[in-house]
Amino acid sequence: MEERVKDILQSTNIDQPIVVKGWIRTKRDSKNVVFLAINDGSCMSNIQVVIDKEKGFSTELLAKASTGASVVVKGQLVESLGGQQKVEVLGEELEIVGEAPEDYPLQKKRHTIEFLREIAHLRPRTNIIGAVARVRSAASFAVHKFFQEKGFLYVHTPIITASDCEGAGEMFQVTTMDLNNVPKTEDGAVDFTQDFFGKQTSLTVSGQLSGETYACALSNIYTFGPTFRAENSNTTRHLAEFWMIEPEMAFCHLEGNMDIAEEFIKYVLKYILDNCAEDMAFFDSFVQKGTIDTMKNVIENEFARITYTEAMEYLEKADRTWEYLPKWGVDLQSEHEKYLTEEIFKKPVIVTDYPKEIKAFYMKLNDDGKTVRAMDILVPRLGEIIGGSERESDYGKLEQRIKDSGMDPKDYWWYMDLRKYGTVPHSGFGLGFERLILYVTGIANIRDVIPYPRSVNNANF
RNA sequence: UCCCUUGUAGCUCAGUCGGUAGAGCGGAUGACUGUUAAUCAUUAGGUCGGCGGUUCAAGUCCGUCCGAGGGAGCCA
Repeated sequence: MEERVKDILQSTNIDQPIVVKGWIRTKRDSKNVVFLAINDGSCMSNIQVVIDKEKGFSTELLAKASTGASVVVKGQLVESLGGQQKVEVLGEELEIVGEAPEDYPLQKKRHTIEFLREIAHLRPRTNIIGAVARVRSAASFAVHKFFQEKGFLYVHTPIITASDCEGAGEMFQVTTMDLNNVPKTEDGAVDFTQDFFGKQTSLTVSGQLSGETYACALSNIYTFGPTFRAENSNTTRHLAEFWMIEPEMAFCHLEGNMDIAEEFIKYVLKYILDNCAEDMAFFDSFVQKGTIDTMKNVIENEFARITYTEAMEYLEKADRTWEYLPKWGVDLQSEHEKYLTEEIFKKPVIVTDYPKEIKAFYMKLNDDGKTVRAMDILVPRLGEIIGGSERESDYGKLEQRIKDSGMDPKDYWWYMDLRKYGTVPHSGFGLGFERLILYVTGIANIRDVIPYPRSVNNANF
């Protein structure tokens, strides 16, 4: 019988034959026995393999069984004589599948997260990155489970886009042109008609606009895919390539949007607590003390909901000196978000109805003519984790907002058609998947919650 | 992009007033009651991030470039 370590550790098939396949985490050598801790990634715990030196294992073979080596062990599952595990494997056959020479970079001892980032191809073999991978996978599943259970359709919006002004940030250009010999028009501009698509194209910064078209036909949809921003930002919460979840709901106003967003976050957090208990316990004790309780509090309590104007009142009343003085009409700064989430409310805060000048053109204008139906969800430590809004569903108002933003309504003809034919109030939001993982795990840098981070000046591995 | 910090052995770091380089861990070798990041002993391992300057002498002081970390801005 051959099983994953996770199942073996739970097994009650004592004295039955068993096969373990995995990588050696540590070897403890004694006069008569050798202990191998084997991990296969199925869980954080290792299975202990006991090798009795009397049973004819050669010295050469045991010497090769070093930290990092891959092995197949055939033996018997037995109750452990040691105190720290219930079961262990009494080894009868040991096969070293792949040796790990002495320059194997991962020690038994703890490494800094920065060093692990330099060996991103080996870091999934560590406790912390293995745990991140499992949590990430579980969270992805929970995302789909939540929306599928609610009848949302998963829509694959394009990665390559010709919408040259989605308004969400700097874009990566996609081209097959020879950059050493770029075709030019008569007036010296780049001739994109000779490019692959016959026009200028980029990697998507958001699937929202395409998502809206499907929501305005299928009612409730969501996207979950890679997103690209070419911003020159160097922080612990930004990536050039990240994964974003963007639901879009027809016949849905801002209130319904907030309800779904809050329910969604709680659902995913609960799923992780319920299904990744061992990994979460690790994060709780070694990465950020108290993160499990923090998550439980998020799940059990309602998010605070305030308008931007109310937020400004809190900030203006605050007895403290600001680096950036809060002022109506100016966006919330990091220090403001931290104050609201960490000091005033001590939990996630949904801020709504921002001044139209600091928000995107597609957001629904309020009757006051000054604010839009936007909602950002801010969380302690990280700041914005969700950005969303009710969309402008009035053709004329949308046209005006596009013009006011200095853009040409003609470029958005298909987007405006949604308002021309059978328009409907609709809302949606975007959630940065890696930020959610940061939030749950308590890990400090976003580059450690994605397998191979892409950021300014870094596309290694 | 801006501000601050930082770069010394494979890893984590110490190195005083400028005077010829150190520890712990890891590795190797050996020992050892069934160990739990095992323990004990021995041992190898360095262009002190790169380049330039000051000085009799630079890991140490100055300039510059590169990398890393944190904060800010931009956002998810």
